[in-house]
Amino acid sequence: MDNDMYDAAIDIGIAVKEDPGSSSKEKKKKRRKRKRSASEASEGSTISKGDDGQQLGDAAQPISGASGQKKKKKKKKRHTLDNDTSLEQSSDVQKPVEQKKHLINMPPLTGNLIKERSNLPVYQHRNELCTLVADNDVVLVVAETGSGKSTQIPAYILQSGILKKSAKAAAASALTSGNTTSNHQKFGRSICVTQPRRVAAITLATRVSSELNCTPGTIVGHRVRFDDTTDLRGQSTKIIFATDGMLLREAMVDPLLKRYGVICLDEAHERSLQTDVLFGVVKRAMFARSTAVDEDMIDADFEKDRAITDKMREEALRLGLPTLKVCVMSATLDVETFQRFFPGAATIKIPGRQFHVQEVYTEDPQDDYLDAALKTALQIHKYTHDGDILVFLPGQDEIEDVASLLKKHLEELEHDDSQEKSRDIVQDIKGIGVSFNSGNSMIVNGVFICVLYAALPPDAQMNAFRPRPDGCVRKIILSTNIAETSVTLNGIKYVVDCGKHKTREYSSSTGMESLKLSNISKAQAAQRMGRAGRVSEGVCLRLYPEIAFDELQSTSVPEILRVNLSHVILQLKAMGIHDPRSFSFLTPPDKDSIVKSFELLQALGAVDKSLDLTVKGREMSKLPLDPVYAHLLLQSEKFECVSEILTVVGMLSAENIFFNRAGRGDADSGLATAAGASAHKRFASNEGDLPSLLNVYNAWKAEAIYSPSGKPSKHQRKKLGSGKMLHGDWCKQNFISGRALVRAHDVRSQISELASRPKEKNGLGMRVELSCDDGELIPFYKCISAGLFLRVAIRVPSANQKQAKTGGNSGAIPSRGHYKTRVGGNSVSIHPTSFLFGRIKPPKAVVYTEMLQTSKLYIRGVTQSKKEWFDEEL
DNA sequence: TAGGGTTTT
Repeated sequence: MDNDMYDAAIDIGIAVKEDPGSSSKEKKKKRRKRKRSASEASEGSTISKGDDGQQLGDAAQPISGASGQKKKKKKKKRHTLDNDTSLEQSSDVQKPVEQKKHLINMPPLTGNLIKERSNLPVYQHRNELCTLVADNDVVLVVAETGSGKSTQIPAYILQSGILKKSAKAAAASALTSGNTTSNHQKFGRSICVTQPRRVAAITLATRVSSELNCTPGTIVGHRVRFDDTTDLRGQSTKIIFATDGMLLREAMVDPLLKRYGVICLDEAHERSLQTDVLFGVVKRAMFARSTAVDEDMIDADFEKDRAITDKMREEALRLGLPTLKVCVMSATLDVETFQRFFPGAATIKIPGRQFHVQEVYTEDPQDDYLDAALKTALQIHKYTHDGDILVFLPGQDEIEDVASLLKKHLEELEHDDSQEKSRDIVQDIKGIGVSFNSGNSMIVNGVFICVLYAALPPDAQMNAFRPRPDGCVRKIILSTNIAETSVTLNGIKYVVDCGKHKTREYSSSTGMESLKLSNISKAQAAQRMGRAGRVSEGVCLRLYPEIAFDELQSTSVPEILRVNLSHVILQLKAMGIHDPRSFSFLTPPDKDSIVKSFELLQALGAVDKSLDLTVKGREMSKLPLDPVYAHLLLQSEKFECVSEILTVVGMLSAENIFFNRAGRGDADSGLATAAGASAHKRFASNEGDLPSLLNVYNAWKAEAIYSPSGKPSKHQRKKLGSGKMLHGDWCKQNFISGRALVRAHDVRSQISELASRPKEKNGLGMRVELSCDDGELIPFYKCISAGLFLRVAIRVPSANQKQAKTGGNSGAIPSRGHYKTRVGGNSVSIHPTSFLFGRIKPPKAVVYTEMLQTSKLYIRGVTQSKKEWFDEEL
């Protein structure tokens, strides 16, 4: 996001504020003040910075290329001037001068893999890094992929003794202020490193455990949903790798984050929703635990919640909590945003270790980027001998199209004499031909074509990670942006980047979500390019001209600006943030978006008219569910169908339960598609999708043998003969995603536990065994309708249908399933993946779980309803 | 007649 946009966002934030005492002028003044202290502090910290401390501006170079850099500088000019002025003024501002400590000298590495670890770029900077952490409350670490930041920095901090020192200091100051409780053994002794993805948290914890030569779960552990290895064996874990959602949950119970002395917010540049919220939450904890009250440091945004923050501060003082240090780790240079948010933060830049990747652009814009991608991949294949190719495409459709075209063209290469090189390759491995076809991957004339997207069954996904089969000369992977961050592919030498992606967007004015094809950002382009330089030098072929690259946004739109915030708002309210509109967001969301969220929460009864959290809202906030589903669950007791609703919300939180659910697909997977659709028929409920999901889960429970360990017990094995099947086999036979089902099961168990736990123990005290399953399920339908009363749609007969009724026949197939939503009055259609899609007699009224704009406005998760079931609720 | 990618005490 560029500066203008940022400022615009700030201004929106200001416009929201109602407090007449804090006019926007005053705010601006405060902001200036903050800026001043920021530049002042960063000036100070350069003393302890190494050579590259000054080179922050240059680090964009490998990413954006020469011309991109020029433009960037121009854009930044205004900001730079700002800084210069404030530098001049800085002398008259009194800021508590922190005594400069001497450079920390880190002891030699201990543990395993010492040679590898000392070769990492971050190793050279460990002394100054730890010194910066010791001297500053906030340190921004800008480090590219391959620098070792995520694995090494937490260990350095632990080894440096910074935690011990600040804990002791806090204990001492607590003693001098008459506080006799000494908690320096208890609080602030762990480091938390947050990750946007659970796989990353788990693998990092495992990696660092082995590097430090300790059993996972002792010194180093991970904490992700359903999997917590911290504090095993009674040891207090020192380095905790957690998903940011997990730390956020922890903050709901413990806003001071007492356990931690340092919190590292990793992958900050990704700007995930949870990381962004954590920024504000961590900042609040940091402020409450800071020893010196620097009024300049108090963000104006805290004013409204001052009372609560003051309470937190008292508590921190009473407990003798050490200061909380924050380390923001980011791969891109959007440091200004972070620095504006954390005034006075010190910055350090650590180079990554990547092989050089050559950037190639097209001369002209490509109208048909699919055709361009296809041709480019074929050209690389024709003119080079080795190196795998990764092609970024926006979606599954595009991937499948390109895959089948690629196959066709590679087959034709065999007969094309003009393409000498290709022919040679083809002849060498002719024997393999197209005989191999596993899942959606195939080998065509020695080329292993793999497709990769999230909705793909895990087995089929694995092909992209497997080494090339014998005799294959090359692997071509066609992927969505799943390969951008979520997974790592080895051996990629060529990246083909179409420059597009699909993003989920949320319109606060309509409350509708949509999936849009749009241009990627420069940061994403850099990330894609980086995939080519992991093991050797590579080439990145961008299917757009350089001038188009220059015009791309520098960073992607943060998720917080793109999604429905009702869940986040509920969480913030539960954390005691009175007015989330004045919460300190890294990038404040649109005010309409917050207002819309409040409207929903109010309709659900989670907040009252004065927007205060109700008892029900408090209960809803305890559930790791979307507020609508939390509401659905809470009122299921009334209908005596808690058990069924637990299953449904579990199933709804797992995406892609069904494989090959109806529809298109190319000739190769056509067979599987039909099989999948017919396999799903047995689960189909006449009443719609939610009862069908219930059927799947119940059938699985009745017919499959599942063991979390992967190995069924003796007792379970005995049942194998008597109609029971192993989990994996059952899923395969029924075209159900085993992974998704297990996830649904886990979510169900977790929520069931939470719901059944007594209220005194922070639970909901619900009777979770209440079931209405007598074959009819009427209370269950009533409950769904009442729970989803905001998502009701009424059928509108189409012109064709009207005609059919009056006896006319146009010959056209009558289009069925057109509805109008009761709230908003949108014209919607039933999504093709719904079990109610294409029904001859569609129900007059339905409730739905999701409304999505793609080629049309669709509703999904559709269930039959009746007027009398939802009527009274609105 | 169609699904970018994450994730929650």
